[in-house]
Amino acid sequence: MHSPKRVLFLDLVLTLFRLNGLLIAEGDAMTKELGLTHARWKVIGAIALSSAGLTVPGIARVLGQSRQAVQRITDVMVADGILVYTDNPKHKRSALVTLSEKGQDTYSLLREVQDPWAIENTEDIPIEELEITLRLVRRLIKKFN
Amino acid sequence: MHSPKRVLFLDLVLTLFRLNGLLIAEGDAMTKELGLTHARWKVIGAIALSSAGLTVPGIARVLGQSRQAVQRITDVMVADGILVYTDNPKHKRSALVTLSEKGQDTYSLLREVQDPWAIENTEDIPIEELEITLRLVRRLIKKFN
DNA sequence: CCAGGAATGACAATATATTGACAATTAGAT
DNA sequence: ATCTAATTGTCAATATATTGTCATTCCTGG
Repeated sequence: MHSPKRVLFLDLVLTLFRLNGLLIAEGDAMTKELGLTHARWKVIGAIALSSAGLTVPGIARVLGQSRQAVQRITDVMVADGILVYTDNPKHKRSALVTLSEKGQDTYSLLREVQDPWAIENTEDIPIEELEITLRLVRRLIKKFN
Repeated sequence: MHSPKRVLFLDLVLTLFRLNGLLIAEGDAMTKELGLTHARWKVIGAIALSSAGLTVPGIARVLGQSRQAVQRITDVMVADGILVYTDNPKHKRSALVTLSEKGQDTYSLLREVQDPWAIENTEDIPIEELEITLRLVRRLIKKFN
C-alpha cells in the first residue's frame, strides 16, 4: 500500500534506535569522570526529574525498562551510597527510591556537564520543533502503554 | 540558568529512552510468532531499509550499537540461515550482510505485521509533525556522530 | 466487606550489549 | 608510494536487560 506516513514512521523508528544509542554514548562520555554508567545516570535523572517520589517499578516505567533491571541497579547504587530506599506511605513493601546526600552531590556534578550539553545541542533548534517532537513522542508513548 | 530549551531537551531525552523501550516491546510482541527478537528484527530492518549493502559495523552504526553486539547476532542469524555473508568488493575481510531467501520470507512476514502497525499508529498524526520530528532526530544524530 | 486481578520484591536463567585488547586491513594525507 | 590513523574481525570479560516464576501486597468491582 502506498502510504508515505508508513514509510516515514518506520524510518523514524529505526532512526530513534540509532539516536538512543548515541544519546547513551553521549551520556557515558559526559559522565565518565563521575564514575557513572548509563544504567546509573538514567536512574538518577529519572528520580531527579520526577516531582513525586518514584518506586523501582515507577522508574522502570519512566525509562521503558523492566523493573528487574532497575531493581538490580538501584540495589547496587544503594550499596554504593548514592541512593536510599525510604518508606513509602502508599505501599508497605515497595520503597521510594531517593537520592542520598552523596547522590545529590553526584546529581549536581551531572548537571554541571549536562546543562551546557543540552544548551549547546539545542542552540540551532527552534523551540517549536522541540515542542512538536516532544508532543509526538509522548503521543506515541501513550499509544504503546 | 533559565533556559526553556534546556529543560525541554532533557525532558525529550528521558522521554526518548522510554519510547525506545516501548518500541522494542512493541516489536517483540509483534514478531513473537515469527521467532524473532528485537536483536534480530532490528538487524533485518536495518538491512532491508538500506539501499546499498551493509557490513556488520555498518549495521552497528545504523542501529547505534557496538559492532561486536551486531557481529554476535549476525553470526547466529547466519547459522540459522536467515542472513548470508557475501563478498564485499570494497573490503577483503568485511563481508556484506544480506538476507537469505529464508530471510526475505521472514522479512515479508515482518512487513505483514509491521505495515498495519505503522499505519495504525500514524493515523491521527499529521505528516508534517512526523517530518519535523524525523528531521530533528537526524539533526541530533549528526551532532553526536 | 471481600474476592479476584494487578502490582511488587525476590530469585534464577538466559539474552543482549559494552568494553578492552590485538592483529589484519583499509583509507587518507603528504 | 609511503606512512599513519582509522576500521574491522575476533576473542574475552563484564555489565546490562529480559523473561519466567512465585509469594506477598495492593487495588477495585461487586
